[in-house]
Amino acid sequence: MGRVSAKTKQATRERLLDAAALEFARRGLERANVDAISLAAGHAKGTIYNYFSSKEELFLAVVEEACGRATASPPARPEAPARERLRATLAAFCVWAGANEGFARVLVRECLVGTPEVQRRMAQAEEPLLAEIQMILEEGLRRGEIRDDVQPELLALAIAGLTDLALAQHWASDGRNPALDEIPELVLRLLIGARLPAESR
Amino acid sequence: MGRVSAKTKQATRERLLDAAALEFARRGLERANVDAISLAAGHAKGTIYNYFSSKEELFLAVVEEACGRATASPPARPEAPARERLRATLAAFCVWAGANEGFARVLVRECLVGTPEVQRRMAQAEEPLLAEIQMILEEGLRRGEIRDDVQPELLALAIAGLTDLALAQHWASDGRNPALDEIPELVLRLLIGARLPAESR
Amino acid sequence: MGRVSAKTKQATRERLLDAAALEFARRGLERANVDAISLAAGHAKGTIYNYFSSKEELFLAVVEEACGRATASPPARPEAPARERLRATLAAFCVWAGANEGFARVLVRECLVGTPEVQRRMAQAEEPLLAEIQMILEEGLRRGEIRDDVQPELLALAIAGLTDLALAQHWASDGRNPALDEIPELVLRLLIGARLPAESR
Amino acid sequence: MGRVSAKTKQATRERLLDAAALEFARRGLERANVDAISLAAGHAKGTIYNYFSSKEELFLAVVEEACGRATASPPARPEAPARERLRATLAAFCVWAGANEGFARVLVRECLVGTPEVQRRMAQAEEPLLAEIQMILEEGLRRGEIRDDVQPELLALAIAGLTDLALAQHWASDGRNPALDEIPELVLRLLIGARLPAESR
DNA sequence: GATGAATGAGGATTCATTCAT
DNA sequence: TATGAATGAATCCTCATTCAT
Repeated sequence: MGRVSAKTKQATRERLLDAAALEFARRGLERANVDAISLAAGHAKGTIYNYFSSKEELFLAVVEEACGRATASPPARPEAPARERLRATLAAFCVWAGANEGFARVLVRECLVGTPEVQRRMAQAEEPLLAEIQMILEEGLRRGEIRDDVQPELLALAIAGLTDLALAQHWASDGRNPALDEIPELVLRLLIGARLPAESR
Repeated sequence: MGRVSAKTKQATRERLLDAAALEFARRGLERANVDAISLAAGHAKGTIYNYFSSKEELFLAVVEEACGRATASPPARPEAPARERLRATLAAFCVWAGANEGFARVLVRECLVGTPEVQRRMAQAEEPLLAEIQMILEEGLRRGEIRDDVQPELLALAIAGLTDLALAQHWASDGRNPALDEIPELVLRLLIGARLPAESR
Repeated sequence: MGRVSAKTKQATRERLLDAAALEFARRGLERANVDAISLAAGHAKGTIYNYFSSKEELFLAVVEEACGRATASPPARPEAPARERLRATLAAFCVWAGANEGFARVLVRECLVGTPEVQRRMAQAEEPLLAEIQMILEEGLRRGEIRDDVQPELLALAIAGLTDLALAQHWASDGRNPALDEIPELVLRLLIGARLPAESR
Repeated sequence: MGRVSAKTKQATRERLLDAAALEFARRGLERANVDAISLAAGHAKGTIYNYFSSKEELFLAVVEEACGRATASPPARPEAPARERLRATLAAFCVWAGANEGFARVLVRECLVGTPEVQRRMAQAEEPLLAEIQMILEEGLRRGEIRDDVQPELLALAIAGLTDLALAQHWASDGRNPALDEIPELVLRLLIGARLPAESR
């Protein structure tokens, strides 16, 4: 099996990440079983360790991958009003979270109670999402579209946090209250204010 | 030890619950160590099993206890401005959380990421706090002191939720960022707006 | 099984040490199987870890115990000539080594290729034997019974080392050349010189 | 890679043996890592198995090679005093050991603690050295330069053995204690006695 | 009731070896 | 021939739980 193309290796890595995401989502970081992940990915027990140096490292790789995918498709329209761009970003995140419920919940849990090391790495992984929100806020602030009584950094944190909470409510209420696609508007109304008439279209 | 008074048993039970709350708060259900809990409570490992049938039962008992203790004593001054009353209510909650870190952390964490069953119990526990916030909001709304673009029920949820998040950040940052007594103002500025000049004193 | 007398615990510890010595002697530090040791001692797999924090620690405990036993019976007669006392000490060591062949060889191996940490601890464990030899040499030196062209510390090392080598030869030659009880005299003749006429009796 | 000249194969084999000798010397048979050996030799893990059927076979091949390389070139001056000739012989051996650390350490270690089978082979390997020492001793004895209270054969064994031990100490102490070039004098002082004034120059 | 020694299932990790490329 | 990804047996260690004292 030596001398395999980079493509093949990449494929293996992705199969492992997919299987890991599922297992972590279903059972959490602690309860997840490394062997089960390998097996679910169609590989032998030890293969994981050719790609990740430990279970924790694998978990973090999954988190990074997940966050990367969540932010991956920049919802374009850089010239659109800040509020609209925020909505698109949050909507993309919610769509991803909806498709990866279990995993998203594990992510939040480890942010709150993971090992300090894991927490730090987790924060790094969520950084891109946070950074994007903050960037949009800062541009909006410059154009006078966004409230200026709170620092963009803090506001970004609040937006991300409230979104997480809304998602938790969504899942706790069996997806009914709030619905997934109501969340972005909900969060923005609470923290940014109502949509301006001019913005609607 | 033969006959032990009900009082003594109750005291032992409480010492165990306190120690367990702290351990669960710091390390989560999975990572928590039964032995460490006993030791912290000043008892031997086996004693736990005289009071709780398993680690998970102990966890649920801690949750239960946290719920019971969380009920805030309403901080009076019904005629004060709504924003000020909200601040007092949140401050009281934060003070309690600071003094009962173990229980508070378990409570907050489980609200955010608990299993559905536990989450429902948590929601009940926070209900009194939520109800009080909502009542203040409704009165403020009637007097025109509070924003009217969001339903009081929703706003109350957001306030409680952001407070929980802020507490989580507080603990995760070793109590520095944010400090406990900054939290109420932080949350209110984000969701209610700046303190009005007239309010300050 | 709680509340067991210190005696019972001591007995368990000794059963574990005995089983461990045998396993280490037979298979070496690396190949030795912790579970097998517990089982051989009549205990369950995990019991070892109630007494020793790791396999390596267990090994070192065995080494210490072995060295302790080898030096344990101080061959008395503090007023006897130094050479005679040395002979008694070496004889005691050889008797022990003869009864623990495999283990003695493992001990030497780990001294040579063990982890640095193990090597250091091993040296500490052998220290008592070395110290005793050195002490006898220093007393003999004061009385003018021992050569003074080499430092006692160095001479002690050489005596212990040559004894080890002689044991190795003994084992390699199926116990014939040299015989176990010839070794002390052999080593002393080489490094201290012939028995004085006055000493013989 | 298709056809490879016998010369190239031989070179690869030797690189592997060199790397293996060092790794086995440093960490012992059990702890030695096949992957590390390949890498140190500049090859991939699998290559080892094109030359040796298993880790143990590789170890035996290293032992074999060490035996072959250990033959000392007799350092002349047959008319010099016996003690000086011994010193030259030991010095030559130590120089070789310093320049072939890997092989020398394996050789010395296996002489001291190898399995009986391996030990016998090792003994053969050191035979030339031993023979030379014994010959010098016998000549010196005839000339009255060497102690006559011990048989030359036994004395030769002790000299070689103590040299091996000193080398082991040398390597274990990172080459400081004793230094390589102090060893011959050290061994001779212990077993032959001090250098005579007439000898020094 | 309290204790803490004993238990043993469970799981992460290592690494010599194989073999498709 | 050389490679190195894949394999999976082997094993150390943890820790919730039991129960004799």
